[in-house]
Amino acid sequence: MSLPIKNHRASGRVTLTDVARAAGVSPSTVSRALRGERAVDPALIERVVAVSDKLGYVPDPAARALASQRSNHVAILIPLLSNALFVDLLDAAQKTLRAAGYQTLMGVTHYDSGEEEQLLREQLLHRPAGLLMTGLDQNQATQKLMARSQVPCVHLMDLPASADSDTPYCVGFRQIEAGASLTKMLLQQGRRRIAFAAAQLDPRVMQRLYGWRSALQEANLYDPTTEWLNPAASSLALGGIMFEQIMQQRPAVDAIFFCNDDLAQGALLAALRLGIAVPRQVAIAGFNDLTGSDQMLPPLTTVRTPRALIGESAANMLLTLMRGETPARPLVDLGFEIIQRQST
Amino acid sequence: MSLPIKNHRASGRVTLTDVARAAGVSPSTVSRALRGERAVDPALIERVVAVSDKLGYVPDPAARALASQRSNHVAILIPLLSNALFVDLLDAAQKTLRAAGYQTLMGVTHYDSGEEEQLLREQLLHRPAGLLMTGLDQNQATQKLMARSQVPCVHLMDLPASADSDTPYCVGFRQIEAGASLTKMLLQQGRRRIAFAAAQLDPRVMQRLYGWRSALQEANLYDPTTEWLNPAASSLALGGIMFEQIMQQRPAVDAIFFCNDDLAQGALLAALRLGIAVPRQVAIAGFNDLTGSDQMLPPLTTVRTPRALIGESAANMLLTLMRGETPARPLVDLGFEIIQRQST
DNA sequence: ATGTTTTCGGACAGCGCTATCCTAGTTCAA
DNA sequence: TTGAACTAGGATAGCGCTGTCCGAAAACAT
Repeated sequence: MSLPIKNHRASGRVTLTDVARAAGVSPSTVSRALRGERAVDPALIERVVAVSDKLGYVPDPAARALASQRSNHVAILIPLLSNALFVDLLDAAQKTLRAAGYQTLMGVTHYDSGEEEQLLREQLLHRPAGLLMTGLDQNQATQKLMARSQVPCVHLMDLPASADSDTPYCVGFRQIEAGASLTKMLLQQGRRRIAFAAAQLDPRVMQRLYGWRSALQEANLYDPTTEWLNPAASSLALGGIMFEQIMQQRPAVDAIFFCNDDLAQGALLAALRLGIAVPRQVAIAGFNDLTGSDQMLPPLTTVRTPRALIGESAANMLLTLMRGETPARPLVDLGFEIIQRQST
Repeated sequence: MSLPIKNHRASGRVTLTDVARAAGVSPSTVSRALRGERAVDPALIERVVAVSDKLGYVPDPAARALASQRSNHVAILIPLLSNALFVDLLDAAQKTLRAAGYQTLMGVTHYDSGEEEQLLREQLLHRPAGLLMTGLDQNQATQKLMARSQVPCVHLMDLPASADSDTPYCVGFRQIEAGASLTKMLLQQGRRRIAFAAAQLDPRVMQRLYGWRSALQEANLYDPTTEWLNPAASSLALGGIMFEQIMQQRPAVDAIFFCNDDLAQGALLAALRLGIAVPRQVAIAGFNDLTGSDQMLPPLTTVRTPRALIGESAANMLLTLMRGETPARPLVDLGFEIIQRQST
């Protein structure tokens, strides 16, 4: 019954052509006026914008992606959603990118380089305008994919040891320095037998370990038997268990540096349960300054890491790259801050 | 110098046409064979699949979206990324949807219905294949957008009070029952002056409040002055502050029901600091069974909510809807479980 | 006054698919 | 046997944009 009327498209969408017709110009002109591409007569721009606003025109991302070979997606790959650290990163990046008109496509790698590769492959199909990757430890295939795709990329959290000619873009801080720095502070406070306890041994955790090692070696106090490395996922419960183990097997330890606050929080609670005095008998320090650390009993000494700032800065650097510009510096070190509380 | 050779596209992408040519069939046939649309000779399907695998053909999502008016995106709107509850929901949904070949597009509403509307508007531009919304409290404009878009949608966490003819699809549990249930348990344990403390007063928190109220009213023990409602964001620190306030202003209170575990955890830590005996002087209960609650001192009594399961089930229901099928029931009640620990 | 460059708008051909229509071949009932 | 009803493949026309090419007019140089 209903004859298909030419102007009445099935989608009901207002198209660029509709705007062009209504404004009395060609589609090309509308496209250029709206995107600010090439020079267009200011009067025309004004007219086109007015008409497009009146009609409620919104460009179709799929059509745009198909024609230009570039979407308004930005892919972000993070290891886990169960670690607040990465969620903070994601949240900040997402907020910044959205404000600039980009859609965030999240991928969770579960610390599996194969899954990371697969995820990247899938995301690349959407021809993302940019890429945000956690860390610098991508496998060969993933690196090749990134290189071939030509999609601008910024790495989060880690900084390479040395900056050579083709350093990737990175926003983060020096984990190794943070590890060393916290250890030195413990040494300064008179602690001599400082254990290191870690779970979820990702590259960043290992860097902190190296920092701890070097600080102790420098002080001639390094004891390899006080490294407690557990590949399991980090959690409060595990922190408690590790704490109990350490106190049992190395009662002489006078400080423990936990690689993450959740472990340290678990340790503090275990200490409370076991009646072990913190910091009198043993000092406890964590890493990342997660929520709750300041509420602990005693409040937890930790390293505050600028993760929201990292997410935001990385997003901004990516925006710069996506505009085709070159960031001032490829490496941005956002530093860290030792938060001294009563657990040490 | 380099003449554009016909077969050598700029994008370097293997297209459906390439596969068609190599398999000696028309593009239509390849499209149908690969998607299982309509009847295609099994022998042909096999040949097409073989060729497409050999060439490494992967369909272009943008082209697909443009031609079919449907993308492989699923939009999910959650209030916050800073509450582990929603992150768990997101994680589970995302995992399930990805396994089925869908990309998850996340949006964070910050409990702002205007922002929710704006986000939905943006997501709808991508012609998502499905929609996952937290709660049932969308504003008028948002509801209209959803209805007009015709995109299948499943709501998370909440269930409507009554199921009428056009009930939306929902996966969750009855918050009001959970609130009442926990309160009744406290009553059974002999508590008589049970306060309710809440922050971030979203619709679900209010439901728990109503549950608490009705249980106390039923027992003739309802005292409106023991409702402590704080619109600020939920956090451990706030829980501690609220606990201190309550104990100061209503020392006779013998139990506190916190609307969320982070508040309750903060309260437990504050009790430890203040030397208030839990549960002897006052019982403390939380909600959601977040990480750490079992590690507290004493371990926290709480209501375990099946959030990962909700995310997964909702995603599966959405997959059903996106296949054009009708789910067995529009409302899925996944229940809750009271976890009794030593804080009560 | 003439040639040369620049500016800015339009025409047009895709991007890589899907959906619709069409047709030749086949099956089946009467 | 004949025509109707179905089957399975191909041809074709977009989906809604962008990028490239083109040319008229304007600006500039000589």
